[in-house]
Amino acid sequence: MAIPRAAKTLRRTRIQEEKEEQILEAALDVFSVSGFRGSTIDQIAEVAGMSKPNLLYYFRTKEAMHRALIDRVLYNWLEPLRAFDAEGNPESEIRSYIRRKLEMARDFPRESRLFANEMLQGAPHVLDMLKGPLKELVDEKAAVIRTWIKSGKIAYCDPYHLIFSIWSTTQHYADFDVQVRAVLGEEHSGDGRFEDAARFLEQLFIGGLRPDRSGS
Amino acid sequence: MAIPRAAKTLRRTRIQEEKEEQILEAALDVFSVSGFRGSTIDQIAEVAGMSKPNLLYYFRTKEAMHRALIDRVLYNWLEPLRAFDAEGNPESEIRSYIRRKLEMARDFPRESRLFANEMLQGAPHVLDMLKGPLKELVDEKAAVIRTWIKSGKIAYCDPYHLIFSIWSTTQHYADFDVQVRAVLGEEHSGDGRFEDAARFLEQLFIGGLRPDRSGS
DNA sequence: AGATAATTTGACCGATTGGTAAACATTACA
DNA sequence: TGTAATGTTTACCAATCGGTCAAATTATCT
Repeated sequence: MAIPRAAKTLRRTRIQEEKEEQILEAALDVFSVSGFRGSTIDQIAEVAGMSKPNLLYYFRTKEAMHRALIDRVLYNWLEPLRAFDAEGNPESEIRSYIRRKLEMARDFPRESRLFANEMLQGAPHVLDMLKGPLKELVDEKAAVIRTWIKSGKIAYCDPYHLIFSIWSTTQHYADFDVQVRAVLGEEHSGDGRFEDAARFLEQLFIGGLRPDRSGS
Repeated sequence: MAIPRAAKTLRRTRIQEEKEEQILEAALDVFSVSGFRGSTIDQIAEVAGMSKPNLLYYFRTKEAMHRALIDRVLYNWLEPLRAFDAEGNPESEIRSYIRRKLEMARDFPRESRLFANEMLQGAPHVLDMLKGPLKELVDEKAAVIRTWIKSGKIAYCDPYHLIFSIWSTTQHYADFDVQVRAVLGEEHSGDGRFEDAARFLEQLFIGGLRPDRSGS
């Protein structure tokens, strides 16, 4: 007789680790494209190469699968912002934050789209995290930016909207990838577009935040 | 006997106009949140306040409803970019383009999310439009921006990524509204945040594109 | 090897899905 | 006002949905 699923977390088998990994990988494929409501367990089972009841042996419900996936993805997703350092000089900090976020958009586009899907639906599964830990982290980094402003290292600006604009411009290359490719055409759709984007965004943000003669 | 639906477009009744309007309004509500796959005809019927077979009297399939909705929304959605004028001076053109796009994010957030959902899913219903009319329009405006660069009115930059960054920063306030509200907190979630965003984005883009001493 | 625990699957369930058929109700127009 | 076209609803369909169950299979450990 199989162990009740509640006890599974006590001792994890090799097979459990592998299969749960395999399932979440497939779930990321599916959820990131169709969102929670639009995805089906059968789709995920097919991508994972296992039967539907087998998925449900490891995750009791579709909700549980989605929650596990979000949990695993979220921590890494905020890593670049956490690395945002008060000690470094503003220009290089902003530059490397843009770089890091662009690298994530390039290397983990499914994670970005999973998150975007969740936002579009009103964040039903992560609203508490947005209002809690995320807000606290952003508040902290906004305070750092404000010290840079007060010491005259960068132009006066709203630090929250600065962070929003770095998020949106970088994630755009993951979430709207299909549009970017269509507009740039086949010839400019290679990985080179990320280097072009990085150059442009660095110029935009460094120039736009230059302390002297900035703003209207 | 009811007229076959193919003939309906020949002469449109008052009731047809009203009901189709009513249905597309409800469809926008539902599709913009859950995407195509995640939305059901029953949901739309409930929002529209009519029975499911009644919806299907006006639109034969869920696909037809979605297509009609996209068609109606797309033209207006590109209006701000179309208004982008080569004659005006760069600073005021960019300024007013940002303004217009932000106003659309504020006044038509569902339209923005409908479009975002479509992009996340790989644009299955609008890919041809992206590669055709949209690309042509963007190519045209990119050429305008390039003349500004060559005449030294704005700094050298990639015009495509400039357009992408205006799209992403402005649409962010519609698509990620729930995140913006959560991070800013209840006190700053009023309509004032759009004015703050406008001020910040104008400063960012005007400063970032200033011709002298720009770039790294 | 044998026993026991862990894993996998086929068959199945009730609910929901997109969509249909036909009866019924309403409107527009002569 | 009559009647034909238009509009609406009830009842229903096959397919798919999330999820269960028991039987069959495989891994683990002594």
